[in-house]
Amino acid sequence: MPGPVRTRFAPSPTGYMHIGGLRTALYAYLLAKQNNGKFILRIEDTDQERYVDGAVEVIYRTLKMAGLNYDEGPDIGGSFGPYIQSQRQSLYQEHAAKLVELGGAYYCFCSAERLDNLRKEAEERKEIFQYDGLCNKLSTEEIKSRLANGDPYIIRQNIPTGGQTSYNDEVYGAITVENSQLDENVLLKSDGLPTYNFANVIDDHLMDITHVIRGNEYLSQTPKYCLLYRSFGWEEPKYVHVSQIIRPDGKKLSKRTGDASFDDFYNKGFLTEAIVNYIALLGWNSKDDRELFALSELTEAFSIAGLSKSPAIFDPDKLKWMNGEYIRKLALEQFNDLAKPYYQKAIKRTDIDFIKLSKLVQLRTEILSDIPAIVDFIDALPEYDVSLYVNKKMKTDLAVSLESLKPALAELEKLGSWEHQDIHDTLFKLIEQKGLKTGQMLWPIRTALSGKESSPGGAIDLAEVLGKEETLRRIRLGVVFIESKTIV
RNA sequence: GUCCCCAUCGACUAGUGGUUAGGUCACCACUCUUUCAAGGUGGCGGCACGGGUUCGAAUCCCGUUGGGGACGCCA
Repeated sequence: MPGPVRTRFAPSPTGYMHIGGLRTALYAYLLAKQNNGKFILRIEDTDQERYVDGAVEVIYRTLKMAGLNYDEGPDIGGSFGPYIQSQRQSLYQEHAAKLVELGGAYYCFCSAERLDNLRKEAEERKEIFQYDGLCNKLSTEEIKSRLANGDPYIIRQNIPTGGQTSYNDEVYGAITVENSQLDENVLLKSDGLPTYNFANVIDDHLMDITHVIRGNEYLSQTPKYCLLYRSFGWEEPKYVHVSQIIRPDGKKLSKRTGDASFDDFYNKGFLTEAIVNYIALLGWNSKDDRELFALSELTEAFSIAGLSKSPAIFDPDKLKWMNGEYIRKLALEQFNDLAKPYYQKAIKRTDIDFIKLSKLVQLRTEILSDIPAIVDFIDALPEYDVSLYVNKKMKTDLAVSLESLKPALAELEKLGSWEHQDIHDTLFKLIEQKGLKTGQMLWPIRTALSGKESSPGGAIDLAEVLGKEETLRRIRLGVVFIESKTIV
């Protein structure tokens, strides 16, 4: 009878949340939650040279934002702690010593210089460096005396010389590697801290992790970890290796290109829910053509069987589309709150009703950062070419435009109420009186009000948002503008 | 270089021996319409290649090619 499902997300604190890492966390969370299991956060900070200030907080914050609430972790505790590897040093040391006893590892006193030389020689011979096993031949007495002497040492994994090692991956199936291909990696460093190669095994076992979910860059490393479990006589977890996410140019998503971290996307105006939904689909599908999933729906629908083996290219276009879907689903007030900071970047006027504006903008926004460009005409009428008034489809030319703008101006000036309905009725009455096509009246007005080829609403919408005074001013400007171009 | 893995429209993918190879994004057209969007309808577009196995292969096997990954006292 297997115990409850326990999965873990084990990032190293690098200072940002890689989008691929977030997806791994997502899958780990989903697998745990759909089985009523536990999702655990563990910080892998065994490389003290890589320490980055505040990096752990980025991890906490991002997981929180994404809704991937963990059941155990450094900041919330749990009965398998500590959850920060640098605080588990003694555990690794005990287990390393134990592993040496069991024959799965050995002390190594080789200097960094000797290793460097070996590496160089191998390079010259165009071979790949593998440790030559020198210290594995040391006698027990010599090891004892050098240890007693205080010689610096590391602990290396002892790999069987012949044979092969296999395991079964839940996604990729049987993986088999010749033991001769496996390097005898350092398990415990000279600073007393473990390498990933050791710590992941110890911690996953000690924390009762049932499913190891990680990127498939570990696929060919895992046999080494299996050997470790077997040396200890421990039961191995299930392995779920997930394909990588790569860039449109086929390269790895890099931290430096500014398109790899969660914050990069968040700051560009993508919604957290959309990001989570989108990355879930990179390498996983529900097999039923559904694509829009809230986190809770993902939890229900997720399955290891839906995971794909081949790498997935991150497609910003599809993320944009999906983000648009999420934006349109927002309640008006919600959208307005999110849009406000962006409005304020482009609009200095204080008499604009943002809610009215949001009604127009929400439908036309794919990512929040589009907003300033959509509303840029509100503060100041942009310069535009008079030819904008000539529109074949709207059946307008300069003369028609003038003949529409002038009476519209006169009627609108008389208008007491500036409600959408009243503006509409006034203009449509005029259209009827003059026997015009709707567009012949409305296109020139829209043009005069926005100065743009496209605007986040039609003539009446814009008039309403701009207010009576500004609307009349811009129409007058339009009239003068057209006249100046037509009068010879 | 050695080893591991992968291979369906431009992208994400469904497909597990018999399908007109399906869906989504993007793209194009049409439609709706006071612009643009959004919505609706339709279209373009794919099984990398070569051998097998089989009555029959996108599906199974082998090879080729292409791609990704691993080979640190990084994770």
